[in-house]
This record gives sequence, structure tokens and C-alpha cells, in this order.
Amino acid sequence: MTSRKTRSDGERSREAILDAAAQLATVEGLDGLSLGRLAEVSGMSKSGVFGLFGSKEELQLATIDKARHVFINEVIGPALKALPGRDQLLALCLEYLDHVERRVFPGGCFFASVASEVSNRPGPVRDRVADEQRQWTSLLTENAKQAIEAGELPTDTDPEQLTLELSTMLTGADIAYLLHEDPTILQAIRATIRTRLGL
Amino acid sequence: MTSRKTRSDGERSREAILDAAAQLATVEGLDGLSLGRLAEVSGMSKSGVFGLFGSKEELQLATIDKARHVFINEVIGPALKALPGRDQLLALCLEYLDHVERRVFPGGCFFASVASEVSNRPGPVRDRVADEQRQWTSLLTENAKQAIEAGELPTDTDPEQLTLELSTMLTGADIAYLLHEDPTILQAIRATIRTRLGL
DNA sequence: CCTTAGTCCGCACGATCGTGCGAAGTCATT
DNA sequence: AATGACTTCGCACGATCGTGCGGACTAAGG
Repeated sequence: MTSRKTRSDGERSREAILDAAAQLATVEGLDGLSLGRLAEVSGMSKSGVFGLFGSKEELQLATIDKARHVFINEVIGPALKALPGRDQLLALCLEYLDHVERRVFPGGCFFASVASEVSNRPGPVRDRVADEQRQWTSLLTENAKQAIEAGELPTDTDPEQLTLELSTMLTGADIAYLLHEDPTILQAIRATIRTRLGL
Repeated sequence: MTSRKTRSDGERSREAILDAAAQLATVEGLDGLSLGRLAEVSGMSKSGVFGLFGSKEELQLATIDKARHVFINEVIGPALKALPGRDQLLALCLEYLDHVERRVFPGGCFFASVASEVSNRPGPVRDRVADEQRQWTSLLTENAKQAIEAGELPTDTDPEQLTLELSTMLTGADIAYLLHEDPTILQAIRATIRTRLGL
């Protein structure tokens, strides 16, 4: 009666654990994510948590996937309501900064938080993070291209270069904001981006 | 005969250990810096290393200090040879990107690598990293101000805003470069910065 | 009803972590 | 020569880590 081990409870437990994992990983790091700690906050036993994933690497990969969904829901989704082109490009940047300030993850942007940790250790985990980053930047690039075609940006603009400029400023702003706990940093970056896009 | 425990050997050992520590910290993180690992690579015993610092936190603080000196030697020093103002501002940015590409630290910029790790854990370590960051950005700001005064940049330029724009792009570029192992990222950012400074 | 698959737990393992203690050795000062 | 400051070591501690095994329980399919 204290426990109800139905079949679909596995999936539900997984999801609950991954929720906590995505939060924790932005604070303790993907490597600092410990089975014991996760068991504590989720009210399960250590071996119970472990059994659900099979290995720590699987847990990390699943956590990245969970974070991806959160990112899509909190950042990309809202931004897609803007019209493709310059508006959507701006919306993506602003929603990104908002989700950092809103502390969707306690440690700011999940992928920025995790990137510097995994970038020096080859393997599936690092590859997954890099892929996620690529998807994000190519979404920016696509909008940049459309903006140029639509004449919303100068025709001599290089969309890849603009994307790089924006994306590096975003992750840089995330890190600086978290380190100094200074919201004016985000404000300043918002202004800079608007200017950069000719607004 | 196998050991020579003279008085100044303490300082020498400290320095040797900190050399390794600064390198290791950019790969394993400041927290992943373990006494045991440090003892291995430095050929000392674990308790020997421990005794030299007294606590892990002291080790971390000393490591940050060591990294600061390396950063001054490898980045700031060379850049100071340029004339204050726009030239030195550009030189600081380029030397920063160079030291990342040159792998002065295996994990790229020490402070970027460490910032996202410590930004969520209050304490002396985080404060030290934040201070270091502030010194770096105020060096940029000073040069920006001089550049504006000298008419090398538009008079309506906000030096703080320009500094933030540059510094976030630099750390963002560092992270993106490491994650994707793509040197063209650094090249593109170099070009962007030159353009931004009107060169 | 019985089997099977799935969920979760208790327990234990070897490894590694930071830390402390006591001893042995070396130098500088008395 | 004796003393004290310092460096380094071996050893051991409790804690926590990822991982594995066996078992208790539940729900579904024959």
C-alpha cells in the first residue's frame, strides 16, 4: 500500500528524476550529478534510480534530452510565435536571456553551464551537447538568412557571422550574469542585440 | 639522499603543484581538482600535497592566483605593448583569443572554464573568480574610455557597454571553440571585433 | 492460477575523496 | 651540539561515489 509498482510508474519516476537532474546538473555539473543525491531528492533508493538508467552515462544523456525539451518549451516555443526573419531572431535572443533571468534552471542556461565541463572529455555526452548547440545556432542562422532576404538586414550581412556574434554574446552574458548576479548585464546585452539588428 | 627537504623546497613544490593544478582545473574543474591526482602528477604523496595547502579551498584559491599570473604573462603582458586606447583594446582581445587557441590552458580560458562551475556556490572561491573577472573588464573599459577620448571611437560610445559586448563575445567564443574544436570560430570573432572597433 | 516482465529496495563491493596524526628527515639558528 | 621550524611521508578515518546482486512486490497475459 505504501508502494504501487505499476508498469507505467517506471516512466513517471524517470521523468520526475530527470526533472530534478536537469535542475541539479546546472549547479553541480553533469559529472557532479550523483545517484545518491538524486535518490535523496526523488525519495527513491540509490539502486532504484540506478536501475532506471543502467549507467551514469545513460543518466547524463537522458538529462541532456530532458533539458532540451525544457529549452524548447521555455525559449524556442515562445519565440516561434514571432514572424520568421528579424523579429523571430530577436525573439529567440530575448527569450534566451529571459529564461536565464527567470531561472528556468537554477544555474542559468543548461547548455552553457554544461558545455565547458564536457568540452574537454570526448565521448557521447560531449557529442550530444555539441549537437544541441548546433541545432540552436542553425535556428538562428535560418532566421538571419530570411531577414536578409526580406531586406530587414543589410544585404552584405553574413548570416553565419551574425549568428556567431549573437550566440557567443548570449552564452557570455549568461555566464557573466550568474557570476556577478547583476541583472543590468542582461539589460545591456538586450540593448546591444537590438542595436545590432538595427532596431 | 632520495629526498632533500630544505626550507625553500616548500615554495618550489608549491609552485610545481600549482602549475599542474592550473592546467588540471581547466579540464576537471576546480572541484574536480583532487589531492590524489595532484599528488600523482607531481610525484608527491597525497598528504604531502595536502600539508602544503592546509585545505582544499586554500588549494583552489592558490590555483586561481597561479592562473591569474599565467593570464597576466600570456595575455595582458603582450597586449600592453600596444599603445593605450583602441590599439590596446584590440590587442587585449586578440591576445585573449590567441591564448585560447595556443592552449595555454588545455581547457581554454581558465576563468571562463571555472566561472560557470563556481557561480552557483557562494564563498571565497567564487568571490575571487568574480574579482578577477572584474579586473579584466575594467582594463578593457579603461582602454575604451581612452579610445573615445582620443577620437578613435565614436563619441557616443558607451565604454561599459562596449566592454560588456567584447568580453561576453570573448568568453562565448572560448566556449564555442572548445566545444566544437573549430578554429574558424575564433577567426570569425576576430573579424567581428575588428569591425566593431572600426578597423 | 501461474508465469512473466517490470519496479524498487536492501545490502555490499571496491575505489576515491578530503582530512588528520605521528614520525622521519633537513635546514637554519643558537 | 642542541633546538626548533619546516617538508614530506605512511597510514588510517569516515564519507561518498558508481555499480552489481538477489529478493519482494505489482500488474499484465496465458
